[in-house]
Formats: sequence, C-alpha cells, structure tokens
Amino acid sequence: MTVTETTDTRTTDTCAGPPQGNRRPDGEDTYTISEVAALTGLTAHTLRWYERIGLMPHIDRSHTGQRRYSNRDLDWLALVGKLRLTGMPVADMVRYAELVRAGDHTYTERFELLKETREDVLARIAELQGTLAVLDRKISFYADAGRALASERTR
Amino acid sequence: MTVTETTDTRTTDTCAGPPQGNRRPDGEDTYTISEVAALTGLTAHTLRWYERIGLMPHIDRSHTGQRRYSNRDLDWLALVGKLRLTGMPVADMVRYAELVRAGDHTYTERFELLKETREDVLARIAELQGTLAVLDRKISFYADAGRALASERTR
DNA sequence: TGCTTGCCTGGAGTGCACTCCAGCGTTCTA
DNA sequence: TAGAACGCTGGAGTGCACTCCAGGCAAGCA
Repeated sequence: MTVTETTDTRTTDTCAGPPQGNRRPDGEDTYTISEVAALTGLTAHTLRWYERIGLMPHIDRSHTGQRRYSNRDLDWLALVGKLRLTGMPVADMVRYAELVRAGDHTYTERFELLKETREDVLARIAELQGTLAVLDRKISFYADAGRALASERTR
Repeated sequence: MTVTETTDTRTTDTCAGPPQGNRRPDGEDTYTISEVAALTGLTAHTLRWYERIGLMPHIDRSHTGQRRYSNRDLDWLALVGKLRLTGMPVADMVRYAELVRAGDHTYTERFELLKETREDVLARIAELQGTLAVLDRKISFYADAGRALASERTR
C-alpha cells in the first residue's frame, strides 16, 4: 500500500486527537473488554453490541475466546465517540465502518460521507449558537426581573 | 406580580428570535392544531403529546373542544424547539414549564436552570468543534490519499 | 477443591420521544 | 344534506440505542 501514514486500510482513519492516556505501546497493546470500557466510558455491553451490529471490526480473541482489543481498536472507538457526539445515527456509522472494511475503492465515498458529516456538524454548531443567543436573552431578562423583585420585596 | 414587561407569569419568557412569519396579529391569534403543526414543523400528534405530558400550558379550546393556539403558545413552542436542539431531555423541559406555571417565586430556580443549560450548550459546542477538527484532519487525509491513489494504484 | 471474578452468548427488556390507531364528533364545501 | 376533511381521546405501537439476564466456561487463589 502506498498511502503514507502509519496506518492500514482497515482503519486508515485513526487520528482522533490526543493519546487519551493509559495506552500501552504498540506491540503489547492488548486490552480486555473491561479495560476498554474503563478507557472509553462505554460499557462492556455496548462494546459487544457495537461489534454485533458491525460498528467494530472483528476483535481479536484470546485462546479462550475472550476479546483482546488493540490500540487501533481504541482509535476507532475514539472516532466513533466523536461521531456519536455529532448525533450521527449508529446506522450511518455502521455504513462508514463497512466502507472502511471494504477497502481502498471506497475512498471517495468515505470522503463524501465525511464532508457531509462536516456540514452537519457546522449546522449543529450554528443551531446551538442560535439557542445560546436565546438563552442569553432570557438569562439577562431573569437577572433584571430578579433585581426588580428583590427591590420590591424590601417593603 | 410586579415584574414589568408586557408578559405574564405563564410565559414571561417569550423571546425566541425572529417572528418566524405567518403569524396573525395579537388579538386575532387563534391557530388550529394543524396550523401550528405547519408553523412549527411538529406533528399534531406531538403537539397533543406535549400538552399531555405538561410541556405545554393548557391550550384554549373552541366551543366544540378543539384546540386554539395563541401567539404566546407559538412563542413557547419556539423556545421548546430551541431547547430541544440542545439535547435537553423533555423531562427537563417539563420541569422548566412547571416552574413557569408555578409563578414568580420560581424566578431564581428558572434562572439557575437556564444558566446550567447555557453551560451545557457551550460544552456541546466545544465538543462539536473538537469533532470538527477530527473531521477536518480526516478529510484532508482522504483528499491526499485520493490524490495518491489516483497517481499510483495500491494493493 | 471449591470459590470468586471476569468473560462469553443469544435473546429479552428498558427508556425516551414520539407515532399511530380506532372510534367517534364537528366543520366546511358543493 | 351529503361527504370529505379535520379534530378529539386513551391507549397501543415504533425505532433507536442501549442494557440486562440466564446459563455457562476459564483462570486465579486459599
């Protein structure tokens, strides 16, 4: 593969921000489900469920069949967490995961999907800023009203 | 009650932004449920449900028992819409509605609630901006990868 | 050796925010 | 005056994103 970066096709998309501590170095990066739960804030239930619905790649297993997560899996979960914050439905994230699994030929599709998501996020931010303006108006109204009531009550 | 302003205790909080068109002037402001549905984008089902759970004040009725919404009700719905955008749970909005109905002595409590909500909104915006940064990184990565793939074919 | 802890599975259950339904009454238009 | 369109109610149903459960295996330790 040629696309530079220290990644592979499966998760060519791991750049979800700061290291978020407690990671083990690559090579000895195996985490149990409860460790990942602690690291991500998700429950073990949710992690298994994500896998079941195809939002996670198939996770490595120990010789006894227990899940062993890698740093790459954590990266993916970090991305999923970010996308979840945008309100993206799980089904759409699954779609994205499928594209990633499908390989290089889905690059442009992924690219489009990311750009759409970006637009959605911008729109959400704008909405929230509108709401903030309303809240600020109300808050200053209540501040004034509070003062009015206070001075009145000093009868 | 003493707080000035051209409002009453029930909805002392109507300042949800621009007039949002199609309003009838105060005094002849009676809308049927389907008009309100069209104006707000909510369904008639949802409007009845909002009333049932206490998120709306009791709506005026025609002599035959049909709902007749007022401009004040539209204002309230506009606020609810804004709060909904922030992800505030309906139960919390109901709580706020109860405070509004309860009268002047809940001013400070409402004030606090609004300030908390404001903080939540700021936090949401910050989260979204973090997500935006991640998306931008990925998008530019995909843009580069796309170029690389175009010039050379990978495995 | 037994006990506790952690993890496994498929499937059922939960909570939220609607959304729809049946069966009926009222209003509007032709 | 008929028929469509609109509205009413209580209660049931839906879709999403988890969340829990029962029953069982495997590893560590006392």
